[in-house]
Amino acid sequence: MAGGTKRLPRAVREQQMLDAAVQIFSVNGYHETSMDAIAAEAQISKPMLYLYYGSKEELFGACLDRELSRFVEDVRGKIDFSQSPRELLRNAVLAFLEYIDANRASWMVLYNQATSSQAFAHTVREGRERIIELVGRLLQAGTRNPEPDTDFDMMAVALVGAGEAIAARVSTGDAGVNEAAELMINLFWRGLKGKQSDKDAPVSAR
Amino acid sequence: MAGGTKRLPRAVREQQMLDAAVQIFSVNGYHETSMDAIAAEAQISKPMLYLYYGSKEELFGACLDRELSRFVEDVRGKIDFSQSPRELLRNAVLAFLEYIDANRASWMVLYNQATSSQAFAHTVREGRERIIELVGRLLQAGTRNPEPDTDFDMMAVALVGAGEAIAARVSTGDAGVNEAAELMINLFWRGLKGKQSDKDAPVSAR
Amino acid sequence: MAGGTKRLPRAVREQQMLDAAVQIFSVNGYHETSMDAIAAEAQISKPMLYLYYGSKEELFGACLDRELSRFVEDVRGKIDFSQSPRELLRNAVLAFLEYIDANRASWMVLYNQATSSQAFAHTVREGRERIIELVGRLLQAGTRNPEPDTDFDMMAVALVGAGEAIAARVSTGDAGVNEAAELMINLFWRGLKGKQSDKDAPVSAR
Amino acid sequence: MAGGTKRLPRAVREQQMLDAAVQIFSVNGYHETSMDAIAAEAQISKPMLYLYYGSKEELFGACLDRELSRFVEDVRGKIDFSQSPRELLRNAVLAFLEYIDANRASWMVLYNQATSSQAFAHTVREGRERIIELVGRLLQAGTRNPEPDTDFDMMAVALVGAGEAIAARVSTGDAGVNEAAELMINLFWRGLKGKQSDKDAPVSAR
DNA sequence: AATGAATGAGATTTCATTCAT
DNA sequence: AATGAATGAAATCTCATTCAT
Repeated sequence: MAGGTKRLPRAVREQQMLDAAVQIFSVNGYHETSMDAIAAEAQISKPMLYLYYGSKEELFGACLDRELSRFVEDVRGKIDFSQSPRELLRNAVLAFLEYIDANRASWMVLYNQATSSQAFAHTVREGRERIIELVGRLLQAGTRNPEPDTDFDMMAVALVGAGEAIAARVSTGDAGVNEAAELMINLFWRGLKGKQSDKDAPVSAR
Repeated sequence: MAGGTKRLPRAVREQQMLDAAVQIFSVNGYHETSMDAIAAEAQISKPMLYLYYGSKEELFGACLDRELSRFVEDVRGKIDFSQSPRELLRNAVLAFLEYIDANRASWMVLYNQATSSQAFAHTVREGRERIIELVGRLLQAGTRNPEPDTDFDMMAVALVGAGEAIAARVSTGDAGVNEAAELMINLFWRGLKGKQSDKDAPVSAR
Repeated sequence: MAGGTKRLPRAVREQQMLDAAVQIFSVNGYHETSMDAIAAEAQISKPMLYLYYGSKEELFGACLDRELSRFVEDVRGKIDFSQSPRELLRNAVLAFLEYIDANRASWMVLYNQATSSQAFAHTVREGRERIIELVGRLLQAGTRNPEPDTDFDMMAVALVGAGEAIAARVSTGDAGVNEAAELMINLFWRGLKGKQSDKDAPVSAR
Repeated sequence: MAGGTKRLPRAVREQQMLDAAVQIFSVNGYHETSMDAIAAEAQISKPMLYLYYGSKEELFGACLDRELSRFVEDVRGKIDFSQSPRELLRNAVLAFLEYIDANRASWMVLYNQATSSQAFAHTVREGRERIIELVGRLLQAGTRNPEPDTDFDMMAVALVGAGEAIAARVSTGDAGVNEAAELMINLFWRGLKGKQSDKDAPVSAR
């Protein structure tokens, strides 16, 4: 009524809706959010939501997709893949945490929701697996003289877990980006070192 | 039919109900679980659930409490607090992962549910904070010559995050307890080492 | 509110609900009837309908079943199967039309609804087929000197169609039971007679 | 995409729309058909449907009218009203069944839909009454020595009912046009014969 | 101690229909 | 002449929760 009952091109409305949906989902969680609430936030009628996104689940999926894309694009954009593993990791970690820091509300919360929403846990799990693989390869590439039985995959699991935990801290403002990054990077390389052949100094001298 | 209206002492009924609730919550998640389903699983009537636990939320809370208590008791019982930090950590990690491994279904899933259920995220967060503090103290106690600016708390956050991730792997059977424990322990001490003053050997000489 | 908010045993409530449902479905048709309307008519809340019958479709099915059973039982009860085909048919036709006459509102309308309700057309069609078979056998049993190529099945189709049409007339009060019965019976046997007595030629010479 | 915004003369558009509507209504039934579906099938926009036909109900009415007109015209066109009643009936029945046979999908289904759609039952009933009257007159004209109390109207009801039932069989392909016609014609005249030739007594004496 | 019976409140979803261009 | 954008209104169904016995 009071709001703008304007005709908007499809693309614009889509974003408007997603903005509203991300906002409300983030605050209330998937289950506690009603389509009514999203429609109200977007200042449109419920049927529009269904016309554009089909169902609540699909709408949530679209939110996830958009936010994930933004995240990935942002981080990718800041990484130079021709760097050495060390530089690469540093850049990636920084880009990652900076994004989290700059988008506190939306990303982490949505991510947490998805993690435990039965219908999306699968999606999230797959995404995480891919990151774990990536981290695993990075580890392998960046480790000299690895112990013969080093389980890079498991190591990657642990590091990604640590990263998520730290990111959560950053997202709540309980940790600064730079300190967090430093710690992650240290953990990454140190956790990995061959057991005694500490060649860190020269390497990190680099 | 025949097995219906038995009078049971309160304590027994309570456990019966919690067993059923944990079972169903674990399988279906908090939101997807109906009180009907729990009552059916427990082979009692819904009013009993409400009589004993007041509401769905409280029932879930009770599940969480019981499972958490069991978990903590089990782990505590296996730790000798008079050991050196190194031994302590090793024992704690092993006890932790063994518990996860032995109680795959219930604990992790319940934990995940709680993490994202708005009403319980808080509870979980608090529990985690306490563990983080604990781990932080352990780190401090076990680290000699720490760098002056070492952020033990943040380090603990990372390690607990890593621990959760690995535990998740164990809980799905994708990782063995012993390998996982080894990795966690290594990560723990190595990630921590003062930057050059590697005094591990003597310490671990135990 | 004003009505009786009493606790009733399951069986009683079931009938109460079916009564209401049959009433409303008959008046408004399947699609034009809302569960709200039925609940209001039955003076109960909507969830009760769903608790007892699961869905609107199933509720309609239950109506159909109950009315059909009553109908079949009533008609069967009035037929003596040891009679000659002629007597049998007479009794059956009378019983059939009398039932229709005595239960005008409910049965016919429900039947019509079902006929065209996509989800129930199938059921009705099957029921009709069984009646057609029955009628076909009756025809065969009651016909002497049938023409060799007599298609009893098709004849039965026609007769059942005629019967339904006449029944519809009876159900609206536009036809008396006895006259209608007489006509159906005549149609039945005469329509069937062997060709011998054919006085057709002169007529069509006209 | 490309095939979109053509300007078509009113008459063409109207037929295009009716074609689509008949098609969809026939397949899905009145209630299960959405205006969206019809618009899509007709490859036009919904507002056009409303511009031309005002409402879903009116659109369905228009479908019914057109199909009915075609049906009546076709059948009328094949009948020579100067024939004897016998010939007339034969021609009419054949024309009728042939039309049904040639237009299986559309006509019968639409007709059935209308029969039970509350809003159109009335229309159908009226149409049927007119046919019944016609058939009644035909009977009267074709019957010599009628019994004094012959209820031609009721007889016509029965015969039309039988006709509809047989037509339904033809429309599903479960009966051939010629056999069906033969049967209907026989039923028509034989079912009607004056009582005189009654060989019933001995039979029922059994 | 225990339960069958009952419901208020709200969720998702669909549809016929119209406005503004 | 034609349509993309938009919605009011309602329908089906579910669930946590409580009464009366």
